[in-house]
Amino acid sequence: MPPSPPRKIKLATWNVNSVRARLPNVLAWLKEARPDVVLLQELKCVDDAFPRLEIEELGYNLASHGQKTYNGVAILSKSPIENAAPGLPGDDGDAQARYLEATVFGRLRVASIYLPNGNPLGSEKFTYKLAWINRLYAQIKRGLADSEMRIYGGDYNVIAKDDDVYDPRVFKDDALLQPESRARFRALLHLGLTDAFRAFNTKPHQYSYWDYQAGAWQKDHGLLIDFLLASPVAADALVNAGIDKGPRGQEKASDHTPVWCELSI
DNA sequence: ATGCCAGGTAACACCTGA
Repeated sequence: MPPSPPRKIKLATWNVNSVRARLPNVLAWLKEARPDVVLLQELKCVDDAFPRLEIEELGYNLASHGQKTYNGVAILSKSPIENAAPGLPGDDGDAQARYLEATVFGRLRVASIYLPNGNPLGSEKFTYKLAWINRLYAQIKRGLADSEMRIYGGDYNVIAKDDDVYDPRVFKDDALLQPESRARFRALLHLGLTDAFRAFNTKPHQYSYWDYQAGAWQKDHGLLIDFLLASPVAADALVNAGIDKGPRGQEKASDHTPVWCELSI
């Protein structure tokens, strides 16, 4: 079969903080922004409880890797979804649903990632975070070996640079800003990944998350912690990227807002 | 030093989040 002609697709990542609580917001944004592929995080429900009919009605196929109460990741696509694979190798005994990858549009391999928060410092949660990034590193390294077009998108829970937070001093003792977290995030990039948003937007202090508390949204006290990381072939296909702040200003908003990119694949 | 706000669960308090 001859290869199909190139087409432009829009891909986004969005931590929705409960897909059931956020369903009206998600449906409204899908209708307005019309992304072709969406990586969701923090579903906070099992697969059987995912509101799939409402999303399928908008023309999306769905693959989900859910969990009761916490975590949970999904991939929506206007194309068929092939070879969905939940979990990271080395997940043995780890019940936390934080990783799902699949092929969309017959030629783009995408992963929806919900990296552990890791707070507080000194706890098992921080150790788990670092170990989890190490497993992600191994997975990406294997993936990049075959020159496929790949996007690793999601909530990375790392403040990579001081310019990616309204005041780095506030996060001095936070797991998101620790040198160990940052070094591991940089190591992912050093495998050869391109930050899609930063390929088109170099201005400092652009955010994807604003806390619900203390008027953070109104004061623009945000963090940039959601990323679309592109393999070399996918980076070559990028035509644009941005952050859609609209959903964060809506009623009953998630504390994260979508980060998107367009690719000519 | 702590809570602020929000969601889920289970029970009307507590855990998690970042």
